[in-house]
Amino acid sequence: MIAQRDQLNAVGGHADERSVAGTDQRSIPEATVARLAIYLRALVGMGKVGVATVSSGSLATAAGVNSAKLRKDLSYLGSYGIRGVGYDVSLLTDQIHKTLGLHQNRAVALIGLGHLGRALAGYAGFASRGFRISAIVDADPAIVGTRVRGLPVQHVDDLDAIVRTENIAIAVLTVPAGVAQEVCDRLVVAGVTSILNFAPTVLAVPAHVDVRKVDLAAELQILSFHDNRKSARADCEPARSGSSTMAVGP
Amino acid sequence: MIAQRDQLNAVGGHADERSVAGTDQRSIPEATVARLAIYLRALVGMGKVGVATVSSGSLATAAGVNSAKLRKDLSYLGSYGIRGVGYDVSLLTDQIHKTLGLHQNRAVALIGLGHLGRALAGYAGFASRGFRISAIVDADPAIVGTRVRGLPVQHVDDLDAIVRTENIAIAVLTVPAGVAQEVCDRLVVAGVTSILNFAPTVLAVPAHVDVRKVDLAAELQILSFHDNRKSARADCEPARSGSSTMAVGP
DNA sequence: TATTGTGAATTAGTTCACAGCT
DNA sequence: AGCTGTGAACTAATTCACAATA
Repeated sequence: MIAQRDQLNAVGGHADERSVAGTDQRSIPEATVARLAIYLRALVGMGKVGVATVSSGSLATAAGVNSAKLRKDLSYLGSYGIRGVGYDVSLLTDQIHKTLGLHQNRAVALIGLGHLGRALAGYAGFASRGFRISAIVDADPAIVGTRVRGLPVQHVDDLDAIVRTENIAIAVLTVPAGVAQEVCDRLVVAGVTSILNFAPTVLAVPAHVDVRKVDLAAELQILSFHDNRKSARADCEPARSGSSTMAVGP
Repeated sequence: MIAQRDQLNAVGGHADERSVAGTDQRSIPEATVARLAIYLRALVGMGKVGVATVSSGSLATAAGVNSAKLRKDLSYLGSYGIRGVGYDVSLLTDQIHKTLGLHQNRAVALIGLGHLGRALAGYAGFASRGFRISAIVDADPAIVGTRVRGLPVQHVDDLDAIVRTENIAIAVLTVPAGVAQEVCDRLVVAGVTSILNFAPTVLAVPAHVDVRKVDLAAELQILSFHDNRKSARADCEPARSGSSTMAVGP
């Protein structure tokens, strides 16, 4: 039974939460946080289409999880559903938005303007999802000074000043693996505490810095493992007939 | 204590493993599979630099995990270490390589030649990591027929034939969200059972198809959540001094 | 002696199943 | 009647800590 796998992120640190005044955020499990982003996308889509209310069942289907998990996840935010009815799409959207801290419209710096960097620079989803590219940085003198999407490409040597003046919250790293650690160190010194790393390297960072990694090769290898297992399995079984059922939750 | 988080994937199905003749692969936990790819990268790097033997401690540091986890992970592959000494780099590399099914040099199809698709087409890591781009597909008549990296861009309408003749094992989807499900359906009909989805949509697939998703916006939103929590925390605490310790494992 | 391999203990995450509302 | 919210049960993953051993 090899179904669509949900890709959640196991926990790292974050054990020591405290209820903090203002936005109430006591210990939302890491796995739940990762799914909130998915729920948010589904909700925004529904809102655009004019759906006003949604049940845990249909939102769960849209998000590719089962409804018990969805309800448990939402329960960490508080009690925003109406029994017998469902969830108000716009209210729930706002709550998740707030919980993820997206009201802040965080400034993002894009470091490294290779093919991937350019692709990300052109990604329309930044603005619509609560982020704003505020700086683009590279080391190549040939492109420093040119403009990409209205922003001047700045030199990596000026990183410190850029981070401070633009108040960069998140850095997206698309530099070659060989220089990733060095650039990361500069970012950390400049005060960046959240990094999304596309370089195929493990970054060493101080404990207060958060790194997430996107790793194409690793994803393919994980698929390869399961593919391999599937074909090994197929060798011992009668040929599969065409009876395939759509399954999102188990 | 907000440290570098490891990004492992929680399990979906795959509960019903069976020991299969040949490559021995009984029930490796999902979280472990995801890390094997990281260990492999670290090992390959060490091999290139001429390291012959490595202890669980140093490999763990290189991979950004703690050594107990690393040893437990490797123990699922079998017993390839030497007590008091460590692991033979080349032997362990081969074992992980085999476990991940990378000896097969799987054929990958790239579907969608936007900015991201082009960036991925140019990614050198495919070949060196056990994959080979065998087909590039798009729907835009203006680019169908042109060549990218030596490969002709083919039309999405021919997907069925392409998948069969090239024996495509894995499809990498970088098409617009609006058409992702439709293209996915065609892939499934053509017989693809592993999909790496970069489109910001949840794909519905039959149970035997494996989908992994890479989601830029979600990653940023998760970082945003923690960033938000950090700043809320900082409001109630004395300013942090400069004493930052590098922490990879706890 | 140094390091692996692993049962046992712990912690996190998921699912069940039903009480409690609307 | 229908759907949420959630304790309780279960399953997966991590960490501990130490016996085994080259």
